Amino acid sequence: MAARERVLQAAERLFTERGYAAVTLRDIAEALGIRQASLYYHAPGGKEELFVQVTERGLERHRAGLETAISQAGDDLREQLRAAARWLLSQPAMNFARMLRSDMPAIRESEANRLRLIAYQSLIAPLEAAFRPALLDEPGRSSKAGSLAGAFLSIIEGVNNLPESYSREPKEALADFLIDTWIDGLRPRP
Amino acid sequence: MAARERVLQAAERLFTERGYAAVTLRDIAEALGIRQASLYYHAPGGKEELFVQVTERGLERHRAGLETAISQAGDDLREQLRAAARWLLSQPAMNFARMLRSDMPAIRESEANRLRLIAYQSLIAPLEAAFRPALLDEPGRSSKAGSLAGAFLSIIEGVNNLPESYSREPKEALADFLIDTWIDGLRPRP
DNA sequence: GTCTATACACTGATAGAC
DNA sequence: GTCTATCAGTGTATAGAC
Repeated sequence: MAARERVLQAAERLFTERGYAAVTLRDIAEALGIRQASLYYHAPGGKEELFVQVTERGLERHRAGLETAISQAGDDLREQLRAAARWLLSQPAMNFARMLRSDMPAIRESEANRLRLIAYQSLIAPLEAAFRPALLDEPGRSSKAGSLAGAFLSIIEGVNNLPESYSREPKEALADFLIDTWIDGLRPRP
Repeated sequence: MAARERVLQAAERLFTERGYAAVTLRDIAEALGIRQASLYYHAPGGKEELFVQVTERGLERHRAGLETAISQAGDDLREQLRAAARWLLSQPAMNFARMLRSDMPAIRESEANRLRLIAYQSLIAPLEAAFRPALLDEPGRSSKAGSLAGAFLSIIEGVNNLPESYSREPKEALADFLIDTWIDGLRPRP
């Protein structure tokens, strides 16, 4: 089963880097040093099956990683967000927005809907649960927690997308700075 | 010149929706009710020229829109960000991250570098200038203003990417909420 | 598990008529 | 400005040998 694992890893790397449409089966095969037709041994369903499997795996890994990071960070929201950011930055950026807008419409609708649900449960839900206690006094806090979770994800994904050359500082420091300004506020406190 | 304008608009809509790789010249032609070969009258350079032209146009439009919105909003950062958000939400989401990571690598490097520069000047620079005064006391405030600008863009683009069905509230209200929590801070003030 | 060979649709692009 | 016709190249996918 080591061969199958290699295939999935190569496919995941390319799909997350360039997106569904921009990756060909020949690209994946070439990265593995095998022929394109050989991929059908591991994924009889072809390109779409490969993409769905790899995406589902990646999302599940994110769910586990985020839940562990948050639960081990204690009760403080700032520490929870830092831990979540560190997890996200340790992984190749999933480009959630591209996934939803460009990749999903290119595959069968039933599979797209399944993946959309898993994406919510894996990326949004764990963060939403972390934000909710901070909004105790707010009305409609549940939907607001979801919005904050989405915004947090957008920010960290943006940081993760930056080229290595962008800053001499590590990405983690940038993420921490953004988390701090978000929790403490940009406006100087009186 | 009306025909050329129609071509560019159709191409822009499709490219921003699906990305470079997922759009074919036949898709664009079909949207216009003409044949694929006819596109070469308007863009002799083919698909790449079409993409570069519409992307450049779109970025320039964003620069003008953002600069106008921010300068007309007065001196208050909150109002400036709200105005910038309203402008961004009035336009189809450019999916900046996908553009950089998936689309740019697919075209000639010289063109990609040109577009990257224009993207910075059009999207980041105007917001960076708005953030800078709010960081007067910070060390290294210039680079931090750039990071805040990038984070702001990620957030608003995330909001703009949401499906219409996501919330009964308009996207503008969600953006305002996120701007408020960002400026005032999530932690309740003492 | 991986290969070769091949089918077949689609893609970007060019030439030339109207 | 748009068309038809056509091409070479590339894309996914299948069949069957090793």
